[in-house]
Formats: sequence, structure tokens, C-alpha cells
Amino acid sequence: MEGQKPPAPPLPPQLLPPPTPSFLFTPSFPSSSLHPPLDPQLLSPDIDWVSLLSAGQAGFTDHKPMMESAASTMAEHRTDQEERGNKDKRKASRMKKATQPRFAFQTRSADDILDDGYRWRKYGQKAVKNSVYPRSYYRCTHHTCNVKKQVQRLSKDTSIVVTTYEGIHNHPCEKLMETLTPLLKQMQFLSRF
DNA sequence: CGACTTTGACCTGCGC
DNA sequence: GCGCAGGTCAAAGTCG
Repeated sequence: MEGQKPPAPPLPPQLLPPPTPSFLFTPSFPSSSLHPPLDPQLLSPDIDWVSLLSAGQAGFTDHKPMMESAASTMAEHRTDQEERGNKDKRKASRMKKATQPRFAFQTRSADDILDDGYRWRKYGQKAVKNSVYPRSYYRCTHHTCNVKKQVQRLSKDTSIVVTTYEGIHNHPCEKLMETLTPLLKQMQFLSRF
């Protein structure tokens, strides 16, 4: 076992990731394929959105616009489902102790793994109750980075994959830097005139 | 051979 | 205390 991990050091603001993953650099996932998590048609009971998102309220400041509204919408969605509510509460309370910022989003794709520019190592897979598809657990492979993500496909709409990020990368995105470096060099060159 | 995936076992937290 | 469910570990297997 790994035991308790030391708290992540404060992050320099310039390394904070964008509010959404860097789809701009993933041709297989154009931004148009993103699904806003507010679509009632896509609110699957498979996904405990409230528990997924509630943990982010503690330290979630920079990335909350999309996901906070999603969480509140999901909370409303749940109020008429008291039977499930108790279970959700149990799960939500379990997530309370998590202090890492979280955000989740849906993508429509045949692939479970979306290329967000970072490298991930799968460390677990678990069958989830009320879901046909298992949930996969990934960690960022960067040695100093403690970011995790969970990936789960909806059984209600199998074309939709829900990805939940936990934590913030403390290193630049490799693909982002690859893409930006020549642009920056060009800008530096042009700025001399 | 290193990086990564698979998968069963184990740990933890919670409700009953 | 027990059972359930989610999350993680780590050994073994796979791949390039």
C-alpha cells in the first residue's frame, strides 16, 4: 500500500490546466464532441454526479463554472428520487474527505480514453453498481504529479464516456508544449521587428 | 527491458 | 459487527 500521500505543494498559477482538458490538441476529440453535463437526457443514474463533484467544493476555484452548475442541477434531479438519495448521501459523504479539486465532463466517443495531452497509467478497474460498464482508474505518469482520473461509460447511452479528474497537474502538458513551442518561437522572432 | 495493462485481493468508510 | 461498494495495491502478463 502507498499509505497517506503528502499534501501536494502549492502550484504555480502558470501551470494550472485550462478549465477543460486540452481538446484543442486532440484531433480525435474536437471540442464540438463535448457534452455539457446539464443535458437532462444524459443524466444517467449510473453516474453519481453529486458525489463526483461535491469534493471539488473545498478547493475548487479555478475550474468550477461548468461543474458546479452541473452539480446543482444533478442535486435537483435527485430530490424526487429519495430511494436512491440515501445511497447517494452515503457516497457523497465518503467523498467529503477528498480535498483535491475535481471536475467531471462527458464526451461522446467510441474510445474510453481521450487524449488530453497528458500520459496516464491505469492502476485499477472496478465494476460499478447499476452500471454495465466498469470504471477505470488512471494516474498521471509524471513522477511529481498526483493527478488521477476515473473513466466510465454510461450504460444508458453507450456512446458517452464520463471522465472525472481529481487534482491539478503540477507540470506542463506535453502535447501542449509541443504545440506551443514552435508558435512561441515564431512569435519571439516576429516581435523583434 | 521498460512502460503499461490486467485483475484478484485487500483496505476503508458507511449504513443497517 | 457485518456486509456492501468504491478505491487502491501489486504481481503477473503484454507490448513495442
